[in-house]
Amino acid sequence: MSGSNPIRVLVVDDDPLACEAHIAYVRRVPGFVVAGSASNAAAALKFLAGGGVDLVLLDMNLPDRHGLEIIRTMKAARHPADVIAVTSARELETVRTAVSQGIVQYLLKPFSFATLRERLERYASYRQTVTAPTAASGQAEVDQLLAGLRGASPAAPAGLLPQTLESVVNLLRELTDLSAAELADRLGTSRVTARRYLEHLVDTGAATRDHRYQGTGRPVVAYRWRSPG
Amino acid sequence: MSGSNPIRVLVVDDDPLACEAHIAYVRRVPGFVVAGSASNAAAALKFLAGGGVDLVLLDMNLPDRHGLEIIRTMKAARHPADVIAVTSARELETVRTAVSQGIVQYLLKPFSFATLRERLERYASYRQTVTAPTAASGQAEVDQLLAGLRGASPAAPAGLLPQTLESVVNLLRELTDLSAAELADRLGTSRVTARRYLEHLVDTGAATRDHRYQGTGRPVVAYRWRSPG
DNA sequence: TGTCTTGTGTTCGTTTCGTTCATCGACCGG
DNA sequence: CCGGTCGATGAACGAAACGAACACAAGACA
Repeated sequence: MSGSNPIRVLVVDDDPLACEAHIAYVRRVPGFVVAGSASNAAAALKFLAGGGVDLVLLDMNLPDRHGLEIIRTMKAARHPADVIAVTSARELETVRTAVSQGIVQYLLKPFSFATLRERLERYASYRQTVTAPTAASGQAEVDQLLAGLRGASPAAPAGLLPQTLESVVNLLRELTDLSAAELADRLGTSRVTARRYLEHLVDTGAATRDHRYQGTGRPVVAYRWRSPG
Repeated sequence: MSGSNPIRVLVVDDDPLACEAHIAYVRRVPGFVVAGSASNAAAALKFLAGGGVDLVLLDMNLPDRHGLEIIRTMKAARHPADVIAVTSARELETVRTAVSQGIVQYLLKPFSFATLRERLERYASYRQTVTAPTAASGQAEVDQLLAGLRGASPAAPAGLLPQTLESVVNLLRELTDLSAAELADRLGTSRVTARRYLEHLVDTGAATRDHRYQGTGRPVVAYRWRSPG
């Protein structure tokens, strides 16, 4: 553990804010150091050519070339660094191509620090096993290795279910201006529960509250996803 | 399901006996057809250039070139076929490189028909989801996709009985949407034990977790065998 | 100002979850 | 034949997540 070298990470993102955020995140995870950053494909490839990178946190949407192209170039050049794809693109086709090119993780933006840390730690564990000069004892060990690299997300809010929270986020993104009662209807839960999740999103700054006047009775509280980014 | 085209497989192995055996195996799995076979790297690449291949069952030890080289050449040429690495090489370094090049599975020789079938079925499920022109609803869906592709074989129990596990798998396949309590009832075990087996299946990517809101009280956790549609 | 109408916010009981720990049997060396 | 270790199990016990119910809030309208 303490004897192994830190994993050197290159952060690539064209949005300066996101780039800084990711750098700060990586710095907070023990065992990882930020080797550098780049805001476009050309700079990223140039930095990679200089060596000293073990892992790339790679945004797919870059101004000059698509992230998938960078991966292809890297692999063709036998560059040994692994790649975690970071993107807001939800097209499954992109996921498929990225997997086919050998990415070790696929992270959807925006993600929390907890999520990134968990993925980095998984990768560190995988890397430590796999770089040892030993042989696998059998199929089971190989399976375990790959499964550990690609496990599910134990994202942990408080008092609510992670999966339901994600459904709420998706609905909020899709339909702007959602009231607690409407969400309850679409979710199959009670209004109380729907409200709990929405308030959580407001608390964490992911959503905003608003009022909708409808001519009669008490106004409805409408929730909105905060800026598509 | 029935409307989708079969997945065309190229079998590559220099040992004629093993090659024939793998061909016979693939033929026995519904939804897959053998597009051709090759006994060396040159023949494999030539066949691939002709198109009509979705998946390559690729032995790593070939007389002319190493399997990893074939994968690199394929990916550099943007060949869309996916690769399942088949090898008797247990060096973890080879595993790591192969994963880095984007293989979808890593199978150690010799393997049983049941093992290959299970991996092929996982790949078919992954492929069906990923080739649909839809977008992922969130990180959880992406994670489940990757976990299902790379998960360990469910037949690798740790702290549980293979026999019981098989019963659980059968029940889960038969009845979609099973809760831990329901399984416990049908199995004659306690809820705790039933839950242990179901969680194991989720860990290995063979099943997925879902929540069922039932009008009152805490929602129940519903488990599903993967590939619902 | 008072009333009506609609929706909000919170309390509290209900149902299920997830975990801990003792138990029971199987296997094993002596 | 006996004591010991190990592996799988389930009873029991907080804690978690939900929704029915209810009191109150906020606007419209007279």
